[in-house]
This record gives sequence, structure tokens and C-alpha cells, in this order.
Amino acid sequence: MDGMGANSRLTVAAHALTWIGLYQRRGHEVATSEQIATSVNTNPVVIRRLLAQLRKAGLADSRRGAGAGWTLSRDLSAITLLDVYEAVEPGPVFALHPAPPDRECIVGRGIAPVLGAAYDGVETALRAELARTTLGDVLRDVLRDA
Amino acid sequence: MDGMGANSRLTVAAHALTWIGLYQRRGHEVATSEQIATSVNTNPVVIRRLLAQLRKAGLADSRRGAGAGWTLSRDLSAITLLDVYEAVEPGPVFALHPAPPDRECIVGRGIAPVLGAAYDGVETALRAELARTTLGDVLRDVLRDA
DNA sequence: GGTTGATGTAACTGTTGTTGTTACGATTCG
DNA sequence: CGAATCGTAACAACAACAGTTACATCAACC
Repeated sequence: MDGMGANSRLTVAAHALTWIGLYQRRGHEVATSEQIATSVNTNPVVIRRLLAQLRKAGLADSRRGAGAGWTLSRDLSAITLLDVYEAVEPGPVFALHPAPPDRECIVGRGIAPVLGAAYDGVETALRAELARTTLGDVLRDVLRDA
Repeated sequence: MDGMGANSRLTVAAHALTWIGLYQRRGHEVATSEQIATSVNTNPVVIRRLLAQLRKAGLADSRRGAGAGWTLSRDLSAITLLDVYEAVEPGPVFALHPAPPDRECIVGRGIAPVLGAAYDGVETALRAELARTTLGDVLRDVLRDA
């Protein structure tokens, strides 16, 4: 299994959408969670859980019943890594104090808003960088380096 | 007694160093982990563990024995949030696949380096943003808003 | 040289998040 | 109706984190 500390949900979600995009480009109607799971090397339920979040964000759609599966809601070139990040990541990168600091102390009283402002700037920069890459770019680079 | 997903280690470490800086500016020699823990509202061992990492990074020093405690290795204005981040955060923000993807598949074979390059750009942007704020800035803003 | 007060660190607990897995109901095409 | 797939709950295994207790170690000071 695993053992790292960072989140791989953005990676798996981007991989799944990119796979669907290539599959559709090759003329197929829908992609199943099992096909995607084979490419990602994980369990189909993991894929379905992630794609459910992406559907909620308006990036993917699903059909049920026989001949069911997943489709993209938009072209790969209209989906940025920021879109995927926002759909899939629960919270901000940095958190403030686990327990409220001492309000009798100047630092304890005042540092949370100051650090929070700095963290806001970091999140803004991170989002701007993620917005620079579309899944169309990702697929193009994958095919170029193949 | 918590409940969030993100890391608060950067917050606690920055708080501790800022507290030491103000305490020294007021004429005291050393700060104890118990004093700092009171301001942060946590256990002294948590502070000692974090300060040990900061000492390893050359940001703080400690004395043992009677009259022991912690001092800054540099002025607050010479310590950026990036310095603290690097001292205290273990890994990158985003991880690649938990298990190696399918090498029979074009996407599975090629997407990891492409996403990795995008993640490198994100880390670079994140670091640049953290480097823009020093703990001197933090203390100045805390005192200004007091 | 012993007392004292703080660091250094190991060990353990409770909680949370993540990934993977099984199971099964719901849905829809043919 | 039957088959295939989604939708989702439930659970296990694992790691990370915060907090806590405990105790050895060290150095200043009387």
C-alpha cells in the first residue's frame, strides 16, 4: 500500500480525467471506473468516489444502468489543475493553532490574523500556479514524451 | 484535541520564535519551553520538539542545566516563513500515485513526470511567497494591531 | 559537590485522514 | 428479465499528528 504524508488525490483525479479524455478522443462513449482503476492501479471504488466529487464540481458526468460509465463535462483544455484541486482537496494547506492561544499574551492574541494573512497569500499564489496548467496541456505533454 | 486536516506546525513554530524574539527584546536572556507553551496553549514537549528542529536548521539555540532555555540564532528580521517551513515541514504539498500506475497504458506511463513538473512549479511559487514575510514583519504587525 | 531547574527524548494514547476492500442496493439498456 | 455499472455504506490497515507522562542528562549556583 502506501506510507507518505502528502495528498495524492489531485494526482489520481487528474489522471482519471485525462484518461477519460483520451479514451473519448479515440471514439469511445463512456469510460468505466474499472478501466480507469486499471490505469491508475487502484480500486474502482476509489475512482468512483473521486469522480463523484468531480461531478459535483461540474467536471464529469456519469450514466447508470447497463452500458454505464463516465464522461467529461468539458473538454480537457477547459479544465485546469486548479479546478481539480478545488473539487478534490478539502482544506487549506496551512492551519492556524490547534488550540486557541493565550489571550493574556500579546503574541498569543495577535499572531493568528497576521499568519492567516500570510497563508492567504500563499494559497493565492498556489492557486494561480495550478491555474496555469490545463489537463489538455497534461495530455499533450504525455503524448509528446511517449 | 483537534480535528482539522492541515498542518499547524508552521504556525506553532513561527509563534514560538516570535515569542522568543519579543521576550529577548524586552531584556530577558532565555525563554523556557514552558513559557512558550503557555502562550501557544500546548504542552512544553510539543514546543521542545519543534524547537529542536529549528535548532537543527540554525534558527534557534538552547542551553541546558540551571537557567536553561532557548534563544534565537538570528534576529527575527533575518528569519523568513520559508526558513521555518523548510525546518519544520517534512514533505511536499502534493504526492504522486500511491501505487505505480499501469505501464501498459500511455497515460499511466507518462503522467507522473508531467504532473511532477507542475507540482514543482507550485512548490516554487509557494516558497517564493513564504520568503516574502519575515518574523520581524510578523512581530511588527502583531504589535501594530495590538 | 549536591541541589535545582530546564532540556532531550522515548514511549504511549486518542484522534483523524487516507487508501483500499467488500458488499449490496439502485439503475438502466437490451 | 438479465446483465453491467454506478452509488454508497461499512470496515480494516496504516500513517500522521497533538498531547501527555516519565525520566535521564546536563550545567549554573549556593
